[in-house]
Formats: sequence, structure tokens, C-alpha cells
Amino acid sequence: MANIHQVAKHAGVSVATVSRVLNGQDTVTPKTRIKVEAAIKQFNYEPSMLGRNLRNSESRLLLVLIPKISNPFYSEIINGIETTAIKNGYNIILCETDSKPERENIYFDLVRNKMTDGIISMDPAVNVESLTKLAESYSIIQCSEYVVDSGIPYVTIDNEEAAYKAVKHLLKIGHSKIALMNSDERYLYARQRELGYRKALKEQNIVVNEDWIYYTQELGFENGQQAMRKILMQDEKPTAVFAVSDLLAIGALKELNSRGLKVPEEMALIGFDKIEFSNMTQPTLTTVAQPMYKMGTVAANMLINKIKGEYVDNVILDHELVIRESTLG
Amino acid sequence: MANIHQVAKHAGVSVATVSRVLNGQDTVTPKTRIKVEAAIKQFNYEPSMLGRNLRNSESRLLLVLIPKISNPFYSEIINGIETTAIKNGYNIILCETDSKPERENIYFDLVRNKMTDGIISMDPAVNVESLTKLAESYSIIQCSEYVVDSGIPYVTIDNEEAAYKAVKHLLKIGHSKIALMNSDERYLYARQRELGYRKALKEQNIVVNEDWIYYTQELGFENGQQAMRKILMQDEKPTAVFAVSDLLAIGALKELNSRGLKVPEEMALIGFDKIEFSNMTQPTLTTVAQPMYKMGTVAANMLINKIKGEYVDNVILDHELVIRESTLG
DNA sequence: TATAAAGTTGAAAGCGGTTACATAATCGGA
DNA sequence: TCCGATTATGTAACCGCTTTCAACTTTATA
Repeated sequence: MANIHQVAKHAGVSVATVSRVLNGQDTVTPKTRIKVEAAIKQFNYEPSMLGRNLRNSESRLLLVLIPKISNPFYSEIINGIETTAIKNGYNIILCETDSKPERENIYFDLVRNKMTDGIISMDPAVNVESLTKLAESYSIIQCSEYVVDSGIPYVTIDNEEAAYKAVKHLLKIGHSKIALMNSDERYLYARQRELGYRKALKEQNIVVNEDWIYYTQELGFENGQQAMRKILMQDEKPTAVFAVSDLLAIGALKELNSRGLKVPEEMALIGFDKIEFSNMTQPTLTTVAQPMYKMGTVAANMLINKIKGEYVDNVILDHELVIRESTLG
Repeated sequence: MANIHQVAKHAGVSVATVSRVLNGQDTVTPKTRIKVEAAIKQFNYEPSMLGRNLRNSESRLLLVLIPKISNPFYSEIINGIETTAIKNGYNIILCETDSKPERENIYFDLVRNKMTDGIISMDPAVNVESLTKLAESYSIIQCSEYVVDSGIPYVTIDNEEAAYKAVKHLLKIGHSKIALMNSDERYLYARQRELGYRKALKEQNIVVNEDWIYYTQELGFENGQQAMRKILMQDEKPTAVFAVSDLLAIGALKELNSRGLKVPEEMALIGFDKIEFSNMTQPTLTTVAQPMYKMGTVAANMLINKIKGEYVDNVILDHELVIRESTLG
């Protein structure tokens, strides 16, 4: 493959001139520009990003750290990130951390090594100290999940309020025995949504039954199924369940369906995220919609601005309770 | 951030020696090695990949082109690719083509620009000529979907055989009026699976009813729903449907469920891919399992070998018909 | 002890671009 | 027509690393 020298030689100009043509600078005479462009075309020349990036000490790559690629919640965010990145001349390199610190650490090296210009982290709970230290020297944005008081900018929604509204809705349609199907407490969103759950109940002077709060290790269908199984084994059963993820809710629904329990009549159900699947279930799932795509675009823009050296503020996006069949009065 | 010169200066050695230590060469005296390592630690030095890659003219990045990130079928493949890449000291840069040639072309530049060392393409139908031309100069592997006779190595399954088996199963449990819910004919897998469908019917001397073959533009739930709606509008209705994707099948199932039609009693249903969600539906979905993760690892290994300059052969992986409730006799 | 062989280290040339600075070419006005 | 101002182009340093080759040390051998 040709390099800039060959093009320059063939066009009868210096490499500087070729570089100027390449970068669309206006200090080049139309005549020479045409000569250079002809040589470029003839050689089928493509400038090497490796050389350019080294000189400019930037990679034009954004590192996106995502806990689990199979969770549709994240795919939508990634979509938003990628589109925005491309629009700004960046590409994304996507890495799945599986919520494992050791894996995350490997990826952190990519920014230390100048392989990427910045990081969007969606699972910073993993490596709080490393991350905050890293953020002192590099551009980092937190998306959806974040470390409180870390000083690292984040974009997210008001999880407590969202959970509050969801439970409130259950109360409004007549439920008072409401279980919480939570994920792991190490996640901020889990703690925040639990707060919202407790707040809504407390407001109605309902004492929280601690036996009705379930924690799952991961966010998978099976975890939801299992949790629902446990709920159904209780002596006193709730009449409604608020799950902090559609994946859990769908698993729970599966369990209810296969036992022939009617939803919402015998058990109402609310999920979280509004992933596409949530509208394909029988019955369709009431859920809290997060603006996933938007969140991705915002995160990407924040990161790009941060890389430019601008000051970046936290962003709280709107959410919306989407009422569907699983909570029909 | 420190560079190799500062480290060298501080350690009282040349940059060459630091580089040798960095790359674990054995021609360095333990004494100097210790000096250098101390300096590295003291400066918190991390070698720049930009410099290293330029010198080595490699990027240690693999480009993965995927039509739609939200399709769980691809997420699993990506998983396999990423794990294998990491294991071999590569990272992946993931790009969604949305099956759009113009978008794909942008990404092709990444390899022309030396930004990535090779490509795994999952949607090569888009840009056949560009791709084959590109493959002359760069390392490319096709995964799942491929261009016949392009000479570009691929890993896939036997789609015709898989479809044949699926339809055969429907025949065996007594169906003879079987519709095909296909995706777009521009996809090879679509054509191959249709062949399998036709073959199975022909074998039983059943004349294919062309009105029972549906093509959808995209692979989404809505497309499946719509197709099923059309099927149900027919005067003579089939009693079973073979869909070439779980997403279509799930959409179709949704339509059947919401009309109160019993599956499999009034309409049997088979999907394709065995995405996780296919086991969450009511009833659960019979489907053809593809070894997605495996396919990803194989594709990544093939690409890495290709980059190394080795000869790489095509691979056909196994598939398996998973019989579940939607086709219970 | 002298000398060849083996083992360490350093100097410097790239890898492929960008850009500050110097120089050459062009232009306008007296 | 000539000269200074402006504009176009070239020269060369540099980005941060790897690696060849030469030079220098050490070790083994006679």
C-alpha cells in the first residue's frame, strides 16, 4: 500500500502539500490540488490513521464498557453512542466487562495506552477506586449507572422517582401487597429503586414486608423465574410484583404463565426499561421506559466534549411509566 | 504522561533497552532490567500503543460488522468473538451496518486506514463487489452470512439442511399445510432456508402454495406480526408456519395469542436461532439452534490466523432442532 | 595472558503522518 | 518596471515506539 511519500513524489510535490490536500486546507492552489488528487486516486492511496493518530496523539476511538451485551437495554444505548460517535468522526470499541473487575482493568489499559481517547462506563460499581483515579488523567463518562460523588460526569434517569411512580401505580389500582424483585444491592440503581419502592409504600402507611424483597445475582430470565418461584412458596403471597428489570419480569411472567396463574388478575407485574420484548409477552408488560437511545447519544456527546477539554455537567433524563396489560385494573 | 525517553533517561539507559524490557526480551541483564522496571513504576509509565502500532504497522484491533446489534442472535456471536480476540491480544471494534451499503463503506475505511487489522463481516450481501475487492488486500472472514464463490473464508451452518429438518418435523407431526415466513431474498440464508423448505415438501409430493410464502423487509417482531396477520387473512389457511428467525416467530406468536388462537393446536410454529427469549414465550418456541458463541470464536480464530498469513478453510458448524411446545404433536 | 566467542547495550533509522518555519512564487501598486 | 506584501510550497523536526547494526563487555578457551 502506498504511503504519503510515494504520492508526493508522483505528484511532484512535497509530503507537506499532500498532507494539506488530505486535510482540506485552503492554502493549496487548485492546480496543485488537482495534481495531488490525481496521484492519490492513481495510487488508490488511503492515509494511515496510525501515523496521523500518533502525530496528533489521539486515536479517535471511544471505549464503551458494558456489563452484558445480551441485555437489550444496553444494545439500544450502544446504538445511540455509535451513531453519535460516527457523526463526530469517532468509532467505538465495545467491551463487555461481565461486571468483573479483572476484565474491566484490562480495558482500562486501552485508555492508558492511548488506544482510546475516552471511556463511557456503564458499570462503574465494579472498580470504584481505579475508575476515579483514572478519571483524574483521562476523559470518562458514566452512563446509566454511576458512582456517587466521584466527580465523574454521568447521564442517567431518576431511578428512585421512577420506582416510586411504578409502585404508586400498583397502589392506585388497589394493590397493597407488593413485592420487590430487585437485582444486587451493589448496584446504585438497585438501591435507588428500592428507596422509591419503600417511599411509595410508606406514604400509604404500609409496612414493608422484608420477606417480599428479593435480590437476584444477575439480570437474566432464569433469575426472574427463580425469584417468582420463591415468591409463590411464601405463606402469605403478594398480589403484585415490581421487578427492576424487564428481563426479571419476563422470567417471572413465564413462571406465572406456566403455573396457569392469571396476570394481572392473580398477580400484577411491572418491569423496568421497556425493552422490545416487553411488548411481546402475554400479557404485555407494564414497564418504566428509559430513553435508552437518547442516553447513548447524550453520553457520547458528553464524552466528546470532555475530550475537547470542555466542562461537562451531569444529565438526568426523563422516564415514563408505560401501562400495559400486566397491570390492568 | 511519561514517554519511553523519560523512562530511559531516568533509568540511565537507552530507549532501546527500555523497549527490550517492555517486550520481555531476554537479552537484558537482570541488573539493568531492575533499574528500568523501577523507572517504569516510578513514572507510572504505560507504553503508547499508537507508537508501537505505527512501528509494527498493526493495530491489534478487529473490526466486527454486524447488521443489527439489537438482534440477540448477533450478541451471542459477538460474545464469542470478543472472548477469543482478548485471549489473543486483540480487541474488537464493533460497528452496526444496519444493512446499509453506505454505512458499511465507511467502516471499510477502517481497515484501509490501518485502523484495524481485519474484518469479520456478518452481512456481506450488502456490498459484494467492494467486499471481494477489499479481501484481495486485507484479511476478511465472513460469519453466518456469506457471499458464494467470493473466495473469502466463512463460518456458517448448513441452512438448507436445517430448514429441511424443521419442515420435516412439521410434516412428521401431521401438518401438510405449512407456510414459510422468510426474510428478504437478498440474504443467502433466506434463499437457502427456502430451498430446504421446498425440498421437504417436495419429498412428500406436496405442491408448494406460493401464497404461503411471505417475505419480510426486516427481522423485527412487528414484521412477524404483520406477516401472521396476512396469513390469517388468507381464505385457505396453513396449519403451521416455519419462520426463518425467532424474532419473526415471536411476533407471529404474539399475533396468534392476541387473537386467542391456540398454539400449536390451531397453528404450529417453528423459529430459527434459539435466542434466549424463545424459551420465555407462551407456549415455548420450537426452533433451530445455531451455535452462536462457537461461531464467534471460530470466526475470530479464523481471522487471526488469516492475519498471520496462514491458509484458512471454510467451516460448517452443527445445528440442532429444539422441539418445544409450539409444535407439540 | 591473549584472543575469539558470546552476551549487552546504544545510536540511529524508520513507521506515516502533521506542522512550524523558511523559502520561493505571485501579486498589486507606485 | 520594481519592490514589498501576500500566498503557495518545501524542509525538517517530531509524535513514541521497535529493531538493525555496530560497539562495547564479559566470558570461555587455548
